[in-house]
Amino acid sequence: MSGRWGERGPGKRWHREFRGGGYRITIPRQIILQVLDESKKHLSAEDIFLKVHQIYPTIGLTTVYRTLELLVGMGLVFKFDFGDGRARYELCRGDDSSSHHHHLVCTNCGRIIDYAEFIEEELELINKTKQELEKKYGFEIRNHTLQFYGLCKRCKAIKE
Amino acid sequence: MSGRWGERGPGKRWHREFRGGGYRITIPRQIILQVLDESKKHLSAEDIFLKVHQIYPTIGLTTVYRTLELLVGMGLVFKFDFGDGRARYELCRGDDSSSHHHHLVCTNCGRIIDYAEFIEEELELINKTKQELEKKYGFEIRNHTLQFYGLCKRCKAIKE
DNA sequence: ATATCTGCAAAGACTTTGCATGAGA
DNA sequence: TCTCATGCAAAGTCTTTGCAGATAT
Repeated sequence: MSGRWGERGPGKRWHREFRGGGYRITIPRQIILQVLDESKKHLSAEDIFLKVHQIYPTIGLTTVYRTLELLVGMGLVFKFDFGDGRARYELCRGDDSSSHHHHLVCTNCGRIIDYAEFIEEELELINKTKQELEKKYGFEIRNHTLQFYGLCKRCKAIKE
Repeated sequence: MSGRWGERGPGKRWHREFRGGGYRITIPRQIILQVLDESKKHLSAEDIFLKVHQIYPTIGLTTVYRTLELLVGMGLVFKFDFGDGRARYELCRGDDSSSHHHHLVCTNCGRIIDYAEFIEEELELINKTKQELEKKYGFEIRNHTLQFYGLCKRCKAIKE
């Protein structure tokens, strides 16, 4: 892996963010971040737990939850809800439009497609909206989600 | 109340949709729709249950959940998730931009603000995106959500 | 040294399911 | 009449909490 989170470069960047917050850099945390970095997809806590478990079997599910909560709170990880009762997590890879994407959720089978169409235009509108909302409501907006719901190709075909 | 769901007009419109689907028009269902119609806000299942309970005390929470599932499936109700572990429900009031709105969620206290800034522009972009995604992925898109997360005025002040 | 972190087990919160009874068409 | 819907209780899922032992700095 080679992004913001990779092993290479001038030390792991998140180390600084951890230290600044008074958080310790522990093996479970390193492995959880590694798993998030290696997987481009919206993983559930259990998905992450299973992958982490393969690397370091003594790490428990509780630690996964607690670490994710921490990372979400620090703004390093996004938490999504696709309506199936379990949260999904994804590493933030910066604000540039190249990494920006959203989700298309099949309400029938749960399939999720990442998309990034019209991201430039979207970011423009989002930024405008964001500024307006910050001014109007005094909110400090940190992120946003945009999701489309419907039937995927396969489910649509079955229903017809 | 006077909208699409009101008592007035040429009969309750949703009756037709129910009959068409082979669903029965029962007292619990009528009351749940009434409660949704009278409240403009994203209610949790329990919120709805409590209001329904005041009108007709024998209706149970299970029925509320089952009815909401039905209504969401029929596309008459939106289900939202604001990240606090409980789903919220809101009556669909048509696709016109006058009723279209989104949510601003405080990740600290859970406060939710409805907003409708730049809705016209948004719908334009959404429609364009929607068409592109339907063509590209074969999805039949039925709706979308756009949510901003951050700190509300009060929480921002406290944290400073 | 010492405050933070972890794993386990148990608890908690929300939602769904099984089943006999009741009700709409 | 004959399905479909309801209510209760129980079960199911995902997530959080309490606590003693382990760990990072």
